[in-house]
Amino acid sequence: MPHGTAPLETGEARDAPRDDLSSEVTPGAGTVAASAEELGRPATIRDVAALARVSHQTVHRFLQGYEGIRPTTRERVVEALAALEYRPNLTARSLTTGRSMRIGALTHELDQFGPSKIIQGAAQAARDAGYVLDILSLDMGDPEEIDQALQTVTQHDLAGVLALASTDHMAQAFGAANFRVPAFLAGEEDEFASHHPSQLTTVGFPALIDHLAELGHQRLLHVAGPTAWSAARNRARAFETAVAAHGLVSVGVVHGDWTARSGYEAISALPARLDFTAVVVANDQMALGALLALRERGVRVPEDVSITGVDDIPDAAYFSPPLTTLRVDFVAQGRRAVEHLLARIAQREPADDEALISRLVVRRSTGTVAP
Amino acid sequence: MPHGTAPLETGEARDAPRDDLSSEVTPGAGTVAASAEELGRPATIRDVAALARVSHQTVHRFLQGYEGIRPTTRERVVEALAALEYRPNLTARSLTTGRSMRIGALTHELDQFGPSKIIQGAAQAARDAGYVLDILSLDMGDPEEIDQALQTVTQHDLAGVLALASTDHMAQAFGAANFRVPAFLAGEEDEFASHHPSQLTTVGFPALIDHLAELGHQRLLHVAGPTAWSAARNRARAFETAVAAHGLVSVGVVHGDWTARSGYEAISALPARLDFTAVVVANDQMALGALLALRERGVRVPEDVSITGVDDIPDAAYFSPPLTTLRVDFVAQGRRAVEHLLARIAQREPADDEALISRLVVRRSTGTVAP
DNA sequence: GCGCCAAATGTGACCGGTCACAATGCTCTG
DNA sequence: CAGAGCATTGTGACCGGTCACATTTGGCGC
Repeated sequence: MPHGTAPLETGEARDAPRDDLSSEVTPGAGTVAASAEELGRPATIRDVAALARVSHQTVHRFLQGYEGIRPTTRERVVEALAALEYRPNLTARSLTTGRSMRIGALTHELDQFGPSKIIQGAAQAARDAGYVLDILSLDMGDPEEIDQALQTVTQHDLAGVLALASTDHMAQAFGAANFRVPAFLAGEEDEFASHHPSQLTTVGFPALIDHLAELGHQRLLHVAGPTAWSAARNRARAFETAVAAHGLVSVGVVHGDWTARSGYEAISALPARLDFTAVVVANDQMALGALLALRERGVRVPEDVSITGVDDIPDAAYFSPPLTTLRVDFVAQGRRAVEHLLARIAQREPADDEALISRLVVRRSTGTVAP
Repeated sequence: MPHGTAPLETGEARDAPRDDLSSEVTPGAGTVAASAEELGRPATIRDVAALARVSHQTVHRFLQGYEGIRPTTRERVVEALAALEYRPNLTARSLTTGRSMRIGALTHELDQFGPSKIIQGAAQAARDAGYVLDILSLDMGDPEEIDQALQTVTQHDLAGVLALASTDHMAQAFGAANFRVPAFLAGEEDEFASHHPSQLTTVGFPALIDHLAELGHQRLLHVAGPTAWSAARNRARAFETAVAAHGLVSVGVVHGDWTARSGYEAISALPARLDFTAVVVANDQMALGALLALRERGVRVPEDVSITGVDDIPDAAYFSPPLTTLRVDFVAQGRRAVEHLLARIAQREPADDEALISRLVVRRSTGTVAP
């Protein structure tokens, strides 16, 4: 208790000298705590008010950044706040305002690279804005669980709700729910429905197909993600479009479920005679499986067949061979989702989206077509 | 408004017939809402009480599962709850009890497989217990950010705090913080300090080294994780111990940072002449990098050198060649952490830990030593 | 020195559960 | 049938901010 208490004690002596005697009769009672330890519990604005000899409302005003407080008063409040180590109680604040500093995040497949990166970006952006992310990890497929999770959400009065990683299941459950608070569906949206093609579609895939065309490839296979994911549909469409634009040939589209296993199986299931020279896989993990399947078939990459991924997961640079792929900025996606949600919460227009760059990363899994 | 309102209206007529006239004079005032729509806002326990013609306390008791409520009373409450679609307001509850149904989770490196899986398990266990996980993703290394995050945590009065993924930085920040609520440090603890060896140490590594010994390997290299991670230290120690127990030789320990890149660089940096026949890598991603580095040196796996990982990430089965590794159940780790924390919150002993199985998964990256 | 007005500050209720305590009602004994 | 005694239900305050409104204070012109 250094300088902080000094002005108080002199102040007390000045303002209320008549009470000094009676306060000596009942030493503790009526005494205001002058330090956090003395209080033994978190300080409230009333504790602070008592110490600063102002009303709780004045303390409140100070905390709200209200300017019209006399400098002398302000000083006492500042000192009291510091002396009592005041921390606002967000729960109490939420109760009256009906809003909290928490954002609910519905997610699933958290172990997937994309979703976990999106969460990372979202958590970061939320924290920067003073919010916390409440994670609700769902097992899509169990409708009861979804229902239960949505109930939980409504009880926790959140500032807003975010759905990360967008499958149709999620979109559907999300659309059906009435959150009573702002909500935002993140991840790659369905470009077909929204007419908002991403850079991945407008820049990434064209660059990728361009790259393959320059290497002499003409017949391409696409290994797509599960159709329930809008991201998978976007990528498949982007592939088809880019191929058509270059006058190349798509020999077909086979579907996986994003896992390396499914990529492996997709390639293994192909007939013995391959009628393509390059495989465009919708994500890096499936590409990994495809690499192994090709190797086991005795197909050399890139000498016989070139292969490409999407995402550019950190491991992709160390596949055998290192994978040519399209980089996707998932962290930015998560961040952007939170920004949109915050804008909706504040009822303002969202800041202009930073363009989600999608860059072609050329490595050794692509090469010229054997003559 | 089907059968739900009927008993009420007859009841009103019976109990308070004298009020009927006056209530016709002021139609709306004093009328109790009989349905959620009529209310226009979330129903409170007092709304329910009014509709059920009981005190708010009786409703409260019912919600708490109190048995001593007369069946007739109980029935009215049940109906009122349903008619008004009552949802408890957890914020208000938190304010009085000082506890919430939310668990703070401090984490970092969310993009790593282990941490993200642990989060997944924790989120799942939390939800099953009716809790929500508040994620605070930290960038260790920025002490100010850690400090700020801890402040955030204390303002959000949480039921407990969990630290997931344990580096020394995290453990230190965690230990220094005064959360005023139960806290639990999850992930692999420092076995050296705690004397609680995990199955990974007692079963996993011995089995792994056993496997290599049977294949004829005698000289082993260890690629460890960053020393700031207790998991890395545990694994390195487990390696040394198991090697010594088998009378094999450890030719050295090199350190990476869990990434494939670091595994690649660790192997690339070795002198031209390799004096080992097997590499035990502390996680699968570094093993991936090591695989590529060996291939580029012209070393065949497993013919010339065997290689093993730890974690058994889904991709490991599709490396070239598929990786022999130790499976680690991260989801269970996260779940267990939450269970321990919940036990601490409830001030009871934690349920017996389900043993975290650690199983050797033999694939094609290990083979007999060339004669 | 007075009065007026805006600036500065204070008062009390409220958000929606929860708690401690009070007040009924009912059953059963003598 | 009184009254003890438990079972059932009700009352009012409280948690810690926030809000609407009331009150006091200071500065200024006359």
